[in-house]
Amino acid sequence: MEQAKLLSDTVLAIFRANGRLIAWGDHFAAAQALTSARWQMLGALALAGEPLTAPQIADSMGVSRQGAQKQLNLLFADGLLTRTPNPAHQRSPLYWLSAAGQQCFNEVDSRWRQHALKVAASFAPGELESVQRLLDKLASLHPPEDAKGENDAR
Amino acid sequence: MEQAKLLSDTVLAIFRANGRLIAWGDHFAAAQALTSARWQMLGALALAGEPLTAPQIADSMGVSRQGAQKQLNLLFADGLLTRTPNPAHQRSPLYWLSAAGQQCFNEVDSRWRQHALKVAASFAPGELESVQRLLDKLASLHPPEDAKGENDAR
DNA sequence: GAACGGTTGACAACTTGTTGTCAATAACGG
DNA sequence: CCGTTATTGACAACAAGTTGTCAACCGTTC
Repeated sequence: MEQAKLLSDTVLAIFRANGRLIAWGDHFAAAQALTSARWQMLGALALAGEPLTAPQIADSMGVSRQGAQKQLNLLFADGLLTRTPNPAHQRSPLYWLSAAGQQCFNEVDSRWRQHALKVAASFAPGELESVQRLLDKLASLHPPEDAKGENDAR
Repeated sequence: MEQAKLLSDTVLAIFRANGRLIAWGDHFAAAQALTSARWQMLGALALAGEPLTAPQIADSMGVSRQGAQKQLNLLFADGLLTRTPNPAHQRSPLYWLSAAGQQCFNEVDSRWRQHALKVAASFAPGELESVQRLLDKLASLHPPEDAKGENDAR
């Protein structure tokens, strides 16, 4: 039974860390009038390096299509994204960072990298990699388990 | 800059694992008509081993007082919790598991322990502990940073 | 014992995410 | 070219959490 408690505690540690990081991210990104969610969304586009459609962004972030769309609409309304007609699909425009979005993201990302350097220095070299591996393995052992009948697969 | 990316990826791995575990937990707990949130709430009470007030439960779970209260009211309405008058505070009743709540939690917890044993066996002995330590350290390096002016400290 | 500040529950508004449904548009097979 | 199926955006409903505000209660202090 010791093993079970060990795993429970680990899961709770993940929940705790998740909550803390989101709360901290909200505060950190507030300087650029962003939230954690918007920061992540801009980051997904920046990382892709090219304009994407809403479903593509949703896939790359691992959230539902509708969830991504909601944020995209808000970010577009706030002028942080541009919508380009998609030659390959009339109803599905391509989203890309606007000038304001670029600047916004650059500022927060630059500050983040400074902070990350300091924080990462608190850990031994291979430590972060091995944690990533374990987390991904743990996640893979707990799949969404929709099996088959799903709509709108995620 | 490699270090910064390493940390970013770790944070994203935490977000991913968190999402996966919640989704999986919702499905797993559905057999007892629970959700992840309700399961955790019942677990917090069971772990405490004694009736608690709403703010105490909130503290122990690391969520806001109002957030815990919302779930407590729902769980009470569903008959999974009992409210006992609190001799020490007239307005703040003590919550405890009802018979139904006990049974509900026992069933899901028993199934969870079986599953956890199998999953924990996939990891080396010290691995889970070291991940917990890193996660908690990472969380502690990213405090809510309210500093002073906060209402309703969390 | 009246006045003060801190605690608590209730309520409302908001954020971020989910699922489900619908209609319009692609995409494809005959 | 037409019918069928899959994508896609919009919308609604919901879950879970946050913050803020208010009024009632508690404890302490003068």
